[in-house]
Amino acid sequence: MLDLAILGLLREQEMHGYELKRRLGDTLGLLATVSFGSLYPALARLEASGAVEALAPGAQGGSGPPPAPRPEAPAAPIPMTGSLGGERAAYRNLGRPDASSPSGAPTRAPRRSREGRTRKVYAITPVGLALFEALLAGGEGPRDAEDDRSFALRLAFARHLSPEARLRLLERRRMALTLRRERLAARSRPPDAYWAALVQHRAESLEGDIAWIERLIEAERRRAGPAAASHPTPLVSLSAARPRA
Amino acid sequence: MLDLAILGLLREQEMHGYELKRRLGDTLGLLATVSFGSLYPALARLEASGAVEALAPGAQGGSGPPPAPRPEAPAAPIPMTGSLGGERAAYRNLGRPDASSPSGAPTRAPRRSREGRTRKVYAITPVGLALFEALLAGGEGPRDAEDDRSFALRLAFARHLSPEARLRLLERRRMALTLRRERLAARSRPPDAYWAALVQHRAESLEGDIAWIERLIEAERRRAGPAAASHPTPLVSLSAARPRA
DNA sequence: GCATCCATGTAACCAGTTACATGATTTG
DNA sequence: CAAATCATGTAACTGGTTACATGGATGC
Repeated sequence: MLDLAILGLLREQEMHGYELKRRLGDTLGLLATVSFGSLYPALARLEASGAVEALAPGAQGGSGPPPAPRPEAPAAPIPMTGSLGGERAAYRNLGRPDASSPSGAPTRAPRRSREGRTRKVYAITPVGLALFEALLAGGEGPRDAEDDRSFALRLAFARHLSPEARLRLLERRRMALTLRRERLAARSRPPDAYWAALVQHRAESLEGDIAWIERLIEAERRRAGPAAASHPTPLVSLSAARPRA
Repeated sequence: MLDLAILGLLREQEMHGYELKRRLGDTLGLLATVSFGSLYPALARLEASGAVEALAPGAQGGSGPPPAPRPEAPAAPIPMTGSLGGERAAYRNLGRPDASSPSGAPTRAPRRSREGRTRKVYAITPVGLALFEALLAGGEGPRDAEDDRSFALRLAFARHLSPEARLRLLERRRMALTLRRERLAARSRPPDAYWAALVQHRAESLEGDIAWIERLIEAERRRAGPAAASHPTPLVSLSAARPRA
């Protein structure tokens, strides 16, 4: 989950951990409460697995147009000596003087003049890009359809999915929600007014969610092919997502 | 969280773990997915801390009125030898016709005859009742207001709260939600249609949640004291909303 | 030169998960 | 008696949390 979010954000824009956290809570409403204690280890993990790399200071892209993730993983500018700690110390000391232009960034971004602090600016690598795709598409487990946050995160990055995968995601979500509705309906009556209010409100927002999902599915079908939307599509891909009894 | 739910259910009705899980998913919509792997350890923990006790077979209350938790927590019927595995084997062998009879009535043993398996029927103790109250009222941490499940669980058991604590719970929840709304509004515009749809839908259901909470608060105030509900009470007036004011 | 924000990180913990192991009881 | 279901439990792991430690940069 967190990995997916990190990769998704880094995919758009290279940045350092601190800002990553800000964006996580800010642009993404979910994961609003993610803490440094989980973010930094996650980044370290991703870096260790090669999905992400720490950039040399000065090579930063700034807040310009979508940077179109680089086709190649630029080799680390620091020669690999085998001593990781030493390497990190080395590149930490880089980037003293004001390097490149701010390119007219009115954003709240850290000033260019003294931007070279001790921060580590991360960028996604091709490996990370592949991992991102895999994580994004790979939520096929029964749990992923059930988990609201997992779905929301995937939808937020849905533009990176193929139309089929996108539709599959929505369909699977709808199935999970309708199943939840059934279970809600089959429930014995609540013991008091508070409980009842809770159950009823949950039922109502569930209806809202389902209606919303169905609008999305409809829109998606129209987009995919107007012919496909006219009749109840068989959707071969959906058969894979059938409820495992 | 799980402890609170267990105690809340056991408070109404003594039952064994397996059924507890069923109820957790069934009557309580939240915690629907709780697994045995967390339920049984939780029960064991609660039993070890004296919040819950395993009943002697035949002493079961059935589906009658609230069972009025028994005053004493009986000691473990199996002598502690230091060999855990041995103990476990020992009490697993109980319930057989020729089992070595421990002194006094075995409090935990499989039931015989019709519905009797090897189940352990649990009941809440006075200690557990106190723990329940504490857990229910004690969600004062900033995180508890933020967490949806925590709030929902507390509301489900809200009838066991004092009117003041109940109102406080609702107010705190409203504060958390309005704060969430503010953050949502201050967010930069989403990069594509999917993300936008997600954010908008979240905003809408958030509005619904807030409106709902405010209806609950209003109802609660009316219940507490009609005089307090007539004018727009300031936030401070949680105490002013009490019946007498 | 000291407080404060920015920034990274570690350690201990916590609440839950899946997968597995075991056994009792019922039923075909 | 074999299979299914009921029932309890353990072990290893996951994905986060809080609290803490460190240190550079900035502002007053």
